[in-house]
Amino acid sequence: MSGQEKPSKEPTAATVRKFQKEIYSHYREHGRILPWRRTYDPYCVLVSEIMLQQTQVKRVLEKYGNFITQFPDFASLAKAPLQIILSKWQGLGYNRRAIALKNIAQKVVNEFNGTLPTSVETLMTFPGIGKATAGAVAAFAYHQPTVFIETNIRRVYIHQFFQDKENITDSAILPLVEKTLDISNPREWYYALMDYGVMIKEKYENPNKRSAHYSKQSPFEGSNRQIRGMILRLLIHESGLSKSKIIQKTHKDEKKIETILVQLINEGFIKKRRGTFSLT
DNA sequence: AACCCGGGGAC
DNA sequence: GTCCCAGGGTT
Repeated sequence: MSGQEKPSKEPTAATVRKFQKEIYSHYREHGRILPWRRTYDPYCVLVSEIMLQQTQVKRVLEKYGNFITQFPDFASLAKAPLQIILSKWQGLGYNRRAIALKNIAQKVVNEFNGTLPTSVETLMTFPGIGKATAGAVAAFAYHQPTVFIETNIRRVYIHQFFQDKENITDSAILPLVEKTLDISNPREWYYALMDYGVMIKEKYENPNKRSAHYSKQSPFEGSNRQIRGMILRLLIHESGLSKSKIIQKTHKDEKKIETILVQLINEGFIKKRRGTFSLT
């Protein structure tokens, strides 16, 4: 049976030390230098983490600096018009994240006196911040020895501790993340771990295919979210477009456009006024 | 658990 | 064409 979800071997203390040593060794040789690793500013760390959700480092690199320059802190982001924020977000995808980020900024300013909370539990009460992002922000900005999993970390542990296993759940991985965590320097440790995960991706068949949570996403071409992207792009560049204008510019089915416009209104992207649509 | 959300680079 | 990226939210 290969539905087993326990590690091949319970790691001994010696195994843990050896594992840590290898991760750090790789990090010293091949660690990535990234702009958001040069700062402890909770705002900058948060922006980077939200941008990095399901988005490759290389693409975030193209947007991060410009975004931080435009909106250097919570206060400036909180009061910025969505149209401006989305225009800076263009190309990153998952545009909801831009709204979430603005809402986070407003909540920090209005309810937390302008300071991002430090605890994982409180961070998770913010829109767009789940376990992974909360754990990462707490570790990177506040040096907290948090325990969390994201795709690079998952890959490392499956590769190292679940050889020949399948259907590996995150709940089976989590205790190993906790046991192997370098509590003296969680920030560097997680940087190193993630960089090691990148190496494994390049060198081996993706171990995450053996994760119980692995799934392929639906095709983008011809999808709803492709049309959403088109509509938002139109409205970023020109506000006050009628439905018929949007249909004409996208060449898409009227029914689909209608459905998506309703979705976008409900999600807080756009509003309808006198028959035309604009960003909120 | 299954599905939705963007866009693009690497292959 | 396929895969998948420092995930989160809703149903």
